[in-house]
Amino acid sequence: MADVRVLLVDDHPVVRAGLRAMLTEFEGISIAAEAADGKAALKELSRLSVLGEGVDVVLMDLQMGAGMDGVAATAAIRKLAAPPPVLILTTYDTDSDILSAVEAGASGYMLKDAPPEQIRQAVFAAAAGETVLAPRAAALLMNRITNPGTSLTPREVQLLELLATGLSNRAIAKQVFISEATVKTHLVHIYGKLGVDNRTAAIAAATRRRIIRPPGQAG
Amino acid sequence: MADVRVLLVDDHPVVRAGLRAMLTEFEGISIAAEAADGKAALKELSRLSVLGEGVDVVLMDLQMGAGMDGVAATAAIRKLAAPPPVLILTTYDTDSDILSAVEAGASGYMLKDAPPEQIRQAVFAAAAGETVLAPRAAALLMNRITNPGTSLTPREVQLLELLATGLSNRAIAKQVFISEATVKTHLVHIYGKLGVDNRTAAIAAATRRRIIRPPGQAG
DNA sequence: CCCAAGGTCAACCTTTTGATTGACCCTCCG
DNA sequence: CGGAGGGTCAATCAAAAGGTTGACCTTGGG
Repeated sequence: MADVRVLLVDDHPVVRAGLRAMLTEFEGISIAAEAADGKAALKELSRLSVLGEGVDVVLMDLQMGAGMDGVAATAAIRKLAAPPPVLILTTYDTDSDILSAVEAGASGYMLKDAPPEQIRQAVFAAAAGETVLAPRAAALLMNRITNPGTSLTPREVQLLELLATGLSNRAIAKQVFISEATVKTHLVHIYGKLGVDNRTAAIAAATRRRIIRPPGQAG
Repeated sequence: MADVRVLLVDDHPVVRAGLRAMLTEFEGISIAAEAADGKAALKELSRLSVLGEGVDVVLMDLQMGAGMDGVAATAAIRKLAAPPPVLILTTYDTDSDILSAVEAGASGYMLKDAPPEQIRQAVFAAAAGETVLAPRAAALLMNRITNPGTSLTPREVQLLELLATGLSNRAIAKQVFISEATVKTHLVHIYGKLGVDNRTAAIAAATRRRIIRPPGQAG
């Protein structure tokens, strides 16, 4: 049987080199190409496709400094004609990382600090069309199904974003044309759902779970 | 001339593999040993020293999940009899990271997403006793000298970091063993220097200016 | 059709923050 | 030696945020 052909997508040259070295040592895996961000990954896929050289698995990092990030790239790849499975290989295992990856159509979620043998198995599993999840990812998805009521509404996320810019309750109220009382009501709900009791903790929690972008970030 | 002997310190197997692969491809560089955290790095240094095998450069990550972190390890290495230069190679370039690394005695600060050629040059420069800084690190230190009045003190940055985790004034006070009154004093100074008038705005401003890392980011 | 859920608002009270002033102690440096 | 800057603390007042209760309106799905 031919090698499993992998496309590496990671913005860190160092990490790409590490994965390349690690994977090529395994029997049955070869690196088809590498890309530093989502746009480059799509370009590589189409380039390889016209050459008739398929890609069996895309190994994708989620956090990428510049260019299209991992979630957007995964979604874009899933819209291709014959999309290869996308296996997320990233550093963090926060709720929102996992959820947005799964929602974008990833067929697996692994952590970079997993033992090489586990990464090898995950690549083969993904290539075979199976779903492979890190323990925390699996647990999170189970939990989502058993008790779904804890997610923030769009309105709450909107206020959270304004909160993170440093606005006072009054300023937020003016911004979205509601009363300060309503802002407080929303905030109380938000604190409850996030399990915190003040605005800075809410920002920290929401940022960690990637519900919102870090304060002062473009977007 | 003999190879530059490098000690890799990073908690990530993938990253270590990447650096090993990348550096050994270069003429004149060889890997003396690897370590997954600060304690292991010190052990490796003493082990190599009794074998009479010197280390010319320590390549050190700052963020390491468990064990002694990069700053503490750097400080510990600088206290050795004949300390090798420590070149920081990390993911983040916030003021706080850069300053604490430099204060700990690092002789260089590079980012992991730097091109391989730059990393190679940095290793040789550090081995030759030179100081090598990423652009943002250099700019920060220059700025320190040209206008010192407007910059935050280390203490203020420390409180800012705790602030960003969502702690109350009282909780911050307990954390650093000072009174709540002193925390307030510091915060007033911080607000003045950042040009804001509340804690959430301070977090947003400090994050935007990269004085601190985004809330909830691994450190 | 009705109810659940989301969004809106008010009144009230407690706690936390923010602002000001003034003070004491260090250390570094001219 | 003497000041400047940094760190520490207290007291006080004003402002903002946090928590609770209850209410009204709209909309979508059982």
